[in-house]
Amino acid sequence: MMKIGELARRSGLTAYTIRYYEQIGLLPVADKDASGQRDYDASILTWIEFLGRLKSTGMPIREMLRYARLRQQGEASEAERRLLLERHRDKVLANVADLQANLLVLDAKISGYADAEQRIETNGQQQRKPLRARHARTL
Amino acid sequence: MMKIGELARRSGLTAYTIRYYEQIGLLPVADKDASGQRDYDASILTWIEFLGRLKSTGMPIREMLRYARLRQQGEASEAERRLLLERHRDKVLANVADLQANLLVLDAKISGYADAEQRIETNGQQQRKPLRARHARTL
DNA sequence: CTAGGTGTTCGAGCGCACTCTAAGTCAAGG
DNA sequence: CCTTGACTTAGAGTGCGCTCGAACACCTAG
Repeated sequence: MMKIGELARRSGLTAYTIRYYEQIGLLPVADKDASGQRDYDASILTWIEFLGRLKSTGMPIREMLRYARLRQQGEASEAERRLLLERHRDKVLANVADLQANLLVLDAKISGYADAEQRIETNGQQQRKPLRARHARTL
Repeated sequence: MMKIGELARRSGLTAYTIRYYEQIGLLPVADKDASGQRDYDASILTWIEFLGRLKSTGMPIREMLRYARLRQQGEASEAERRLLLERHRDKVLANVADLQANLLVLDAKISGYADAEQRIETNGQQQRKPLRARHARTL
């Protein structure tokens, strides 16, 4: 129904990447048409999109692979899949918290530069020593 | 005052990484003692910590390098450094938003698995068709 | 019927950020 | 004096996730 080029366009992956994902087992081995070309059903897009979410939340390919293999084993693996996703979610939550903490520091530093500009704009002659000193220490 | 081993312990980087960072210009060329060994002042820790924040918020080394070089050029580069940090902060903010959106989807999926377990626990015989169907589609 | 476009396989190559090996120097303790 | 351990350099190797090249097959439009 859909060859690799169209799937590439629709999924945002390159054809190279799609073949690579099939090769390592992230995507199921595709059906081939009479002349040996991969032929995809639109439903694969849902799976690719989900893989994209795992990837963009920082899951390494090895772990996506674990998930993909569990999925192929059918319903019996649901509990394990759930566990895998829960653990991943917790890592992502921790990561977000970390990013937010670092953002605070970043903003503080940016404010420091903003203050420095203020001093230059409002004052061509004497520099206010205490602020300068604070800035130098922050650097 | 502090040799590379101690700096490694205190900064969390390995000695390998410290030399590598010096080599590429992320860390200033260290002073050497009489026998040619690197000798660090504790103040380097502040800089390394800041580099760590940039790194853990996803800044590539190339860009940290730009920042490091600007810093070495002194006060004149403050406006540009500020701009660099502001742009980076905006990327991090966007990234956090993205992660949070993906977390919502992840949680929804986890809930789906939890529902499936519920159905199994509370019901050995008949499976509620509509829920199953929804789950299958979600997969 | 032929040119262009899209597909195929296999294996090599790349960019990033380290990480380690080898061979050697040096200072301090037993 | 000699060993131990931390250091030095240059350069090779690693792991991840693609990305591409070469050589060839196939379908479609002009």
